[in-house]
Amino acid sequence: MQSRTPAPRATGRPRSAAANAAILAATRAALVELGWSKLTLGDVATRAGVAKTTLYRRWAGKNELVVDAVAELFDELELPDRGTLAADIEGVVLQFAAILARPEAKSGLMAVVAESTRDDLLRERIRASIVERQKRLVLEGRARAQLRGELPLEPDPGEAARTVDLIFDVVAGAVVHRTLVSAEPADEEWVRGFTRLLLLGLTGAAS
Amino acid sequence: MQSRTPAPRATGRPRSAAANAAILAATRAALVELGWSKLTLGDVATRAGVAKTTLYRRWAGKNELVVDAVAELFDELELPDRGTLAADIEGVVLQFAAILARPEAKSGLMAVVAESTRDDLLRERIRASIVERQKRLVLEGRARAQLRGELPLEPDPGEAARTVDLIFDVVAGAVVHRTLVSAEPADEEWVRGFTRLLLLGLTGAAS
Amino acid sequence: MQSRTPAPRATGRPRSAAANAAILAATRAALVELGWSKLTLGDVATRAGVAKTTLYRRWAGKNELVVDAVAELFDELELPDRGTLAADIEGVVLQFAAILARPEAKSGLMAVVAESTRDDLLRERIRASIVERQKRLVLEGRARAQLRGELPLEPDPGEAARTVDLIFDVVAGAVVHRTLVSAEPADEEWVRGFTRLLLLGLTGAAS
Amino acid sequence: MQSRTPAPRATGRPRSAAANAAILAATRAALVELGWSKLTLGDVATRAGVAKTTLYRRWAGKNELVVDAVAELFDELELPDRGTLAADIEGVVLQFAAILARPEAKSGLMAVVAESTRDDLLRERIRASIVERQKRLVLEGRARAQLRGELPLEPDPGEAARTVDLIFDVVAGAVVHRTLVSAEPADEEWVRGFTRLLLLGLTGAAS
DNA sequence: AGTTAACCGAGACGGTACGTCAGGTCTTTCC
DNA sequence: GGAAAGACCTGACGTACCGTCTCGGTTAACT
Repeated sequence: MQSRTPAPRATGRPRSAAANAAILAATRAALVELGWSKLTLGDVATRAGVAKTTLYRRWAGKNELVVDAVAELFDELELPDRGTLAADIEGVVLQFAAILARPEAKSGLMAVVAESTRDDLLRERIRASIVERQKRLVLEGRARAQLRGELPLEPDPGEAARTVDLIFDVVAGAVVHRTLVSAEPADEEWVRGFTRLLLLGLTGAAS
Repeated sequence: MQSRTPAPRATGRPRSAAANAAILAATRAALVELGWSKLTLGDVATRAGVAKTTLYRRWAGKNELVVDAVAELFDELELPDRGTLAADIEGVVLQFAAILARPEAKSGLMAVVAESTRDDLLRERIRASIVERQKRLVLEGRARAQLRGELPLEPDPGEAARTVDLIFDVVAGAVVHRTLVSAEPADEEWVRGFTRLLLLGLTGAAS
Repeated sequence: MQSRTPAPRATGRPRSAAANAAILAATRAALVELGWSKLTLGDVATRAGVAKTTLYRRWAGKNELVVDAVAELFDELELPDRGTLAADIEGVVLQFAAILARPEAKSGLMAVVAESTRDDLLRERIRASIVERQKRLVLEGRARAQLRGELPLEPDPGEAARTVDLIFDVVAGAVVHRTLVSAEPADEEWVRGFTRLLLLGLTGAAS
Repeated sequence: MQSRTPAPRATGRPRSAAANAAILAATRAALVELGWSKLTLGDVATRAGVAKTTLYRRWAGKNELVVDAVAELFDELELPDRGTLAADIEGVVLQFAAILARPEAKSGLMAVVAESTRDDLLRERIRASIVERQKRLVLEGRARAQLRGELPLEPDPGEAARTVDLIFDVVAGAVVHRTLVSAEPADEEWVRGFTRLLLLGLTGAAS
């Protein structure tokens, strides 16, 4: 997950494994307290009980570090079988909203996305470690709904991929916009309304 | 639109009106060339042919300045009558996508949203000068569709307002996410697919 | 005493006479509170109840203003007849020391002298309004001592002038150095010792 | 000689020794070219090939820096045995006058003295590194004169110290006043006249 | 009694320097 | 050879004053 992974050496003192986790945790703690723009690498190093040099040896800069620190947050998303597609969607959207409500996610995620508009490597890093990584949820949910007969099978694989992408953008985008731009909570009522809209859009039949 | 608007005086040298426009234009130019994080107020001042102090006399900081500079971009959104609701939506979404594709919008918008997660005044400023300001498009489109009979009248005003907010979050969120996070172009094909989903979700009937 | 005295006009509003005094008094007050380096012309203008422009219309800058403000302090030096040359010297030296002990003199005098090392006009202004102006004390004291027969008449006028200059430099220099550089008080005991030295140097006979 | 001397550490990169000398030399060069009031720490840093932060790490500000830079100038004063007290005095006074004629001394010395009237630490720094440091010359000269029998032994040590202080104030004060305030050269003729006055004052007998 | 020219206050303006802070790099000693 | 420590260079920060300017408005002397 680090940005700088030189060929493993046989000689010299090995890198402390504990340091990596400490640095990422310290980064999240600093995001909570200070937000992205006031977070400094020197401060993160101090919190992690590590020298600044160690930090630079493992990450190229603030952006890469924050992407890794934030990406871990989304790995806790799960999609247990809640019986119906509507319940599955509502469940995962609420989970996603809960993560986005946490200050370390809020503050960090949008900032690195902003930075990524001018940095191709950073954009790719975000796509790989956040976006593509979480599309599994859409795939899993769709497969399960198809098994239940709630969604038809899509014979064209290209069209299927496009639909996954569209759904992902709609879901993630709506929640992010609601939470961060409109600055209103994505609470149960809102999630119900959104799910109804989405489901209707997907199936053409009222939930 | 400035952040610092003391009670208008009768005395003293009046503020240069030309300076405001020059500064906002310079800000957008700097966003294009440098992006948000490398944009410096000193550089903006130089580009605008203005002293740094003049800039600080009118805006509290980088964030407020960028909000004003970016907000102007969205004022060019229009909603001409394209005959059907589907066409109206496709048209405005494409327009919105076109603006978001411009580097000064990309780079600036997400950054100030990120900052706004830790700054209530900034969040309010964004809401007032961007979000609420552009909800006019949703209102106008809905009214027109109702006249055409494409959408039913909504008797409950609270529910109507909630629907407007939901639609705005879904539309804006999806386009932003597609463009900036997924980093794929919101081209005609994608917009068609998205509009179909949205319209179906709103009406329950295929477009 | 102002630095800018344009040719007097016949028409137009005349300059406020009260303003000059108010400005010089405000300058001294600011010197007491802030010292030379933290004194700002804007602050002096405010204290004097005057616009900054008014101040710049009359003085070229901080240095010229301070010279004028400080010069007035030394005009209160007097040389009453105390009966003997020794008493006259002791008296005036104590008076001089008392003025130099005041913070507005301390802080301002050395600063303008320092500035005058790089500004010929300023040096000339200091000479004219402070140095030459106070040499009257030496001249008066010598004349009185010669009348009393305590000092011989000096037939050579060039030599007489050189002696006046020398005495002035020795007296003023010693008191200034004692007060400001050595930072010890020029109290009665010190003044007695200094006067003994000076008088012996002038006459070759113990006082 | 620096103002900030934290307890020496064992760890971390040590401070560059070369930088100190380069900074003080650059300070003197800037004093010559610009004078005290136009000297900026940024410029000094540039001249010394050093970052501004390095400079601030070692000195508290402009005043402390200039005191150190100027103090070094006076260390070149010497008192070789010239045979008689009169010759010794003339020699050292001429040397002192020569240093004071140099622009870096002129411009800097008076300015820091002026500042010291409002800053106790700065005054103490000046006393320690300039005044007390150079009193050695008076002590040495007196001791030598007493050996030669030109001056009587002073049995009372308190009185002896007072006399040293007085002589120092008279000599330094007179030369400084002649050079900077009266703005006349302290040339050989003036020094002869001054020495005659001083010697006569000390011994009561013509030189 | 009007005219008129210079004054006055207020405060914005283009600048320059300030002293601080963060980003990254380099140099030292220790492990 | 990694790691902690901290000095280093770079460059931007936001502030304070500088001295100038542009306003609206005032004031006294000269018509």
